[in-house]
Amino acid sequence: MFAVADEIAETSDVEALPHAGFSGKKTAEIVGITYRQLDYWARTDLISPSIAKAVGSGSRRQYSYRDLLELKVIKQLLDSGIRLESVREVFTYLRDNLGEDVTTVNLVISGNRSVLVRSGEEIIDLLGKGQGVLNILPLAGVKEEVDARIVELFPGELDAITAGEPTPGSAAAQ
Amino acid sequence: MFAVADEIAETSDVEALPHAGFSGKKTAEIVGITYRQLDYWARTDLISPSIAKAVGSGSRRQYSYRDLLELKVIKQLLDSGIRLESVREVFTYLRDNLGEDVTTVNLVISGNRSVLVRSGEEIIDLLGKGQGVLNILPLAGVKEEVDARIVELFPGELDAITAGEPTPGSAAAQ
DNA sequence: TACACTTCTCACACCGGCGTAATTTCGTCG
DNA sequence: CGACGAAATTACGCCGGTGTGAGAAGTGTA
Repeated sequence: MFAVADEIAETSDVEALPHAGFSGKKTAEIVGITYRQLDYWARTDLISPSIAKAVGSGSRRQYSYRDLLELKVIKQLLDSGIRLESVREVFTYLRDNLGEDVTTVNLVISGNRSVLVRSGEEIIDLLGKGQGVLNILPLAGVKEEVDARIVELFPGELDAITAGEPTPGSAAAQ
Repeated sequence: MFAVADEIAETSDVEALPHAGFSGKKTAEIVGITYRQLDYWARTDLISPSIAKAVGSGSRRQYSYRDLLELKVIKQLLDSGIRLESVREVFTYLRDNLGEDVTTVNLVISGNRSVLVRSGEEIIDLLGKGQGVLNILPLAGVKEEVDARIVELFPGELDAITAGEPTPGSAAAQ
C-alpha cells in the first residue's frame, strides 16, 4: 500500500502542524545509514529522536530535522574512520553548542576536545600549537546534503521544515 | 626552545655501532604503547620491525628510528579516535610517500584518501572543497615527542640515530 | 650449560554492529 | 466496534576486530 505522499496534496493546511517529523525508516534513508544503525544509536543513547521516542515495541520514533543534521554529522565522522566511541564523546560536548549557525561553522576535534571554528585562520592557528590530530568537519556541507536528499526522496517535505528557519540565501563558505 | 638535538656533540663513545635498532620492549616504552599492542600490530602486518623481523619464537625484533616515528603516528591517530582499520589504510598509502621531510609536513586524511600537505593554506583550500572530514596530523610534533622520549629513557641513543639524518635547525617549541 | 629475555600460541574478554524473529501498534475495512 | 494486516520496534544472539594473559618455546650470551 502506497500512501506515501498523499499528505502533500493539501499543502496549505499542513502549516498547522509543524511537521510531525521523520519516521525511523525515512530518517535512515535520508541520512544514508541502515535502520539497524539508527536503532542501535537510539537504544544506546547516542542520539534519540527528539519528537517521539520509542516506548515499548511497535511505537514509532519521530526524528526532527535537527536530528537528521546530527545524524548526518555522525555518519560523516564514522565514514572518515572515527570510532563510534569518540563520536559519542564529541556529541556529549557538541549538543550544547551546536547552534543555528550550522552552515557557517567547522567542527574541529582536537584530542579529546571539540571546538566550533568559524574561520580557516583559526584552524591554522590550532595547527600551530596542535599537539595531536585535528579532525575537521565543515558543517555547511552536512546541511546541504541532508536537504538535497530530502527533496530527492520526499519532495515537498523540506518546505515544511525550513519554513521556520532563516533561509540562507547565500552560504558563505568559510 | 631550540635545538633538541643539535649537531652531534660527538660525546658518544656509544658502542660505536650505527645503532642496531630498538628492541620490542624499548620501542613500546618509547612510543607509549603496550608491548602486546606492538606485538599485535607486527603480527597483523600493520607495522613490522624493519631492521629485524621475528622468525620463530625467541628471535628478537629490531625497530628502526623510522619505525618509531610511524608507530608514534599510529598511536596519535588512535588516540584521536580513529579506528585501527582506517589507520591501516592510511599507512598503505603513506608508506611510499613518507619522506625525510617528516618535520615540515602535515598528514591529512580526507575521506579515504591521505595527503601530505605543507602549508596551512593548502589545508584551507581542501576545506573549501572538502566534502567530508579532514583529519590533520602535524608530523613535526611526532618527531619531537619521539626524540624527547628517547633521550628521557635512553640518553645517548638519540645521537647514534640522528647522526645520519639532516638535523633541522629550528624546532618549534612548546 | 645456565640463564634471562623475547616471541609464539591459544584461549578468551569486550564491544560495536547488525541479522532475524517475535512482538506491538496503527490505520483501515467490514 | 472489532479484527486484521502492514509497519515498526524490540529481543535475542552471533560475528569480527582488538587486544590481553599465561605459559610454552626458542635464542643469545656469559
